[in-house]
Amino acid sequence: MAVDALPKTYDPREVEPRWYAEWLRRGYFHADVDPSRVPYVIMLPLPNITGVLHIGSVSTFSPQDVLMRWRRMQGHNALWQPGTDHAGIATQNVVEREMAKEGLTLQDLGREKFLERVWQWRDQSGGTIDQQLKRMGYSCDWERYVFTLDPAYYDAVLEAFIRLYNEGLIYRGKRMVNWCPRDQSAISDLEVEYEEIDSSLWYVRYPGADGSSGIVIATQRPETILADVAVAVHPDDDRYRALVGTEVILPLVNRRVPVIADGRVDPEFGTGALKITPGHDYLDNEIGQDHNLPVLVVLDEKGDMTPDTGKFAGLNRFDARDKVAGAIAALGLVEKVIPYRTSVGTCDRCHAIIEPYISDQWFCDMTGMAARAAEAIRAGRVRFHHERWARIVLNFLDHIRPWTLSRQLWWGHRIPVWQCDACGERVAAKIAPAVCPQCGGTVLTQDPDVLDTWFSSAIWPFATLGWPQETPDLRYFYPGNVLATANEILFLWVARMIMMGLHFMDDVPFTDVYVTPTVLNLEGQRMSRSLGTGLDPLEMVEDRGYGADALRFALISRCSQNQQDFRFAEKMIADVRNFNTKIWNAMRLVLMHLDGFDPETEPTTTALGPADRWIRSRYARLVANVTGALEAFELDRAARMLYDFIWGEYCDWYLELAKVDLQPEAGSGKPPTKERPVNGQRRAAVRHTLWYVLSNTMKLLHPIMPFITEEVWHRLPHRGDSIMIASWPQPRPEWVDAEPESQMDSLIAVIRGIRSLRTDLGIAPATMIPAHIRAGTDTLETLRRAHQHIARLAKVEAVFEAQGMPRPPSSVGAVLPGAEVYLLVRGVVDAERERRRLGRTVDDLEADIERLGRRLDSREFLERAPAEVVERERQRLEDMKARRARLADLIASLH
RNA sequence: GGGCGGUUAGCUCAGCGGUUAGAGCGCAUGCUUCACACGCAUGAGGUCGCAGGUUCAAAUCCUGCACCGCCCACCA
Repeated sequence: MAVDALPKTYDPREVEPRWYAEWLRRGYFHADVDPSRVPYVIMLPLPNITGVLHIGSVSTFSPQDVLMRWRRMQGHNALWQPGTDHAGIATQNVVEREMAKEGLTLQDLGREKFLERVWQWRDQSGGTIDQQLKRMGYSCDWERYVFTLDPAYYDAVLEAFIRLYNEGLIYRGKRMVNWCPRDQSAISDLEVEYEEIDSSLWYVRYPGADGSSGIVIATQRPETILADVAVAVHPDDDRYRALVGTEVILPLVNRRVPVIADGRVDPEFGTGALKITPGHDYLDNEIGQDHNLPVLVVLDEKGDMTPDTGKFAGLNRFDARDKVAGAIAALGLVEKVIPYRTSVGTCDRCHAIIEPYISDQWFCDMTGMAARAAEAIRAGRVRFHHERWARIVLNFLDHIRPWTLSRQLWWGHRIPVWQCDACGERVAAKIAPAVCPQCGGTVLTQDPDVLDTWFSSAIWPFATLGWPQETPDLRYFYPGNVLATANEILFLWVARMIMMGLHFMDDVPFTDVYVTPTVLNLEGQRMSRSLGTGLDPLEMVEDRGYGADALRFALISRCSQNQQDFRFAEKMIADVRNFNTKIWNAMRLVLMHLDGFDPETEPTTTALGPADRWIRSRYARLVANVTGALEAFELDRAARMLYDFIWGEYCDWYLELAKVDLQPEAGSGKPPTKERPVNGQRRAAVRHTLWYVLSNTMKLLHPIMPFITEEVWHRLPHRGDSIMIASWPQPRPEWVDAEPESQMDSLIAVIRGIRSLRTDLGIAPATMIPAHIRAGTDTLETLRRAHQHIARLAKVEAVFEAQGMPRPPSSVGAVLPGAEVYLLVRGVVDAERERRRLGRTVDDLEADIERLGRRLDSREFLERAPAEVVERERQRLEDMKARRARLADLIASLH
């Protein structure tokens, strides 16, 4: 397509899906075992099948794709393992809700029919997130896609369970667990989210059994008074010392319970007297056990009052709270009720308030595995980025508690334990044992529960590679390299993968954990679909037309490791869209000058001008800096450096200067033609530089913005098939050159100085005016050679002169650091106005000279500061004084 | 109660011991300049949360405080 025919704006909606399909078709995402190459492995944090892409996923997945694409270009055998999680509770809830619309319950369908229905649901609606991941450009190896209920994966989960069971680490027990009355299942400690709510604190009097006034307790949960078995006070609490050992009477039930002493009671809280309800509270349960108290239960698995609670039977816990409190108040035993703000545990899936509930569950003892994982982290075998997260994970591991593994659900990996109907013996096995090994009984029943979804996720890094089989994949790709995630699943998932990896594979599953900050909206709220505070990524990418590249870049440029969250808004994506348009138009300009260009021809070094040498030097630094930033997991820095280089250096300056170099005659304003060529070698050098820097900058940018870089790269002359598999730019230390950099600094300063003067004087931007430019010998020579560039960029026709002469007649000037510029104005110079303008510069200068002078007068500074710092400051002071003197001359010449 | 992070221009963020504290957006002014108005040019805008300390030198290091946010913990 002719360059002129290319549109002025870039359309990501056309480009992005086209390239993704092409990459897929060419199999670029697939990784096979290849001992000749070094593997690089990232496990995609597996989305739920119920999931849809949200901004949080984009902000954690995008950095992973950056790392994958970068390492792939560096020649690593890069594997990004994708898949989805069956998401036990979440999925079962979705399908149950759907069934409820048809008036169906779990019991109506039965286990088998229900599971069929979930699979049906998965086939229809599961998987939408996969399409969304593809739309974002993620280079996952889709050929290796794993679902946690795939037969092979299912088998691995059972294998892990059975091994831990046989090692004695998994056990069954009746104890208090976090119970979700809505889901009617146990959940683990980590699945409880604490929320602040407004509640009340009831002060209730328990009369003494001997007719005395008894004791007043404070409680948030009057309904559990029916299950109280004691009142506890602190042993050193003088107020109650006499009551310990006596009995008090529970209101309503009129049961006599003892007053006991226990050090765990806080005398400062409430009345200092704690009612003990071992059936419905963790601390009470502990205290009850230690004092051999009975356990009474008044709430059932649905959170309703049990049948033996008389007139309260069947009430839900919240209604019961009011009714019980009311009934006690009617007896005159409620001393007072005060408003009370408290935190309650809620279910992270359905947000129902959790009940401490006693039931039979399966647990896993994590102490040994946690100690081993902690040791690995302390030894630096797993590094966290930012390292502060290591301490947080270590704190979790150092205080690890048993993991409640069983869930009273149907959707998930069913616990592979069989119990003999005859003798009660339990056997762990993948398939039903024919006979009981204990008594020979032939009727064995499988445990009805399924495993915590996170149990299956914990073995993801090796179960996806064929474990427990010793597959070539497993040998080659394990351990992996990086795990990138939001901080919210560090314990739920990351820590557990480290523990399981060490346990089953005898090695950590990855060496680096990259923790991405949380995305907030501008009000500082967590972005959430349910709260309506979110930003829908697909809407941004497709409907608003910003494209996946823009969203990726916008998020990556803000994922600094310094902070644990950052605020984000649509405008920030639009800004990157503008950057894309800038890149696109830079490409259009370059292409206009690349007719018949052969990228194989190396330019003659001597033909390179200062601008070419400058941009090559800047580019060489960029390669080193971007590569270094990626190595240090400073992706945000890499993004910002690329933005600044492309827009601020390559486009703003190099392209403008190159236009001049590619013109046949200064100021002719026409592109070069065959009839009017520029110097052949110069032209070749400039064209090569234009092409080389743009082409390779696209490579550096490709990991962050894969689509536009591929599109641009393809339109430029090149040899390769795709930028995706092009090699990462080679470092060019020999191009780093301070000389052209300093020359360009002078040139830019002069051009800016002239432009600023022009604006001050209100000279129309297009008007060409005469000017005098003065500088020291070297700088003057540089500027003189750039006279055509200055003419075009500053719109002046300049004469170049040595410094020191008086102000040219009828001119207005400025003294810049290192150069002076004078514009010749028609008519009379407004001396007063000029004095004021120059005076402002002098004032600023005076202040600096004053401050610097004081510093250089200080003996301590001269004696203690490093010599080069002192020397540099001296030089600065001299330069400023010289500049002040020139300004004074200039002002003096005005009259 | 313990821990972590933040507080720099109107907004979002860089800078984390040494020139005059930067960027993008927003704002003002001027430009339909032959890559780009999703643009170009010029400019205004900051006592770097507060109080101490260390240092020749502090936005940057230390201590304390104040807000904002997150995590952990069995205070009824």
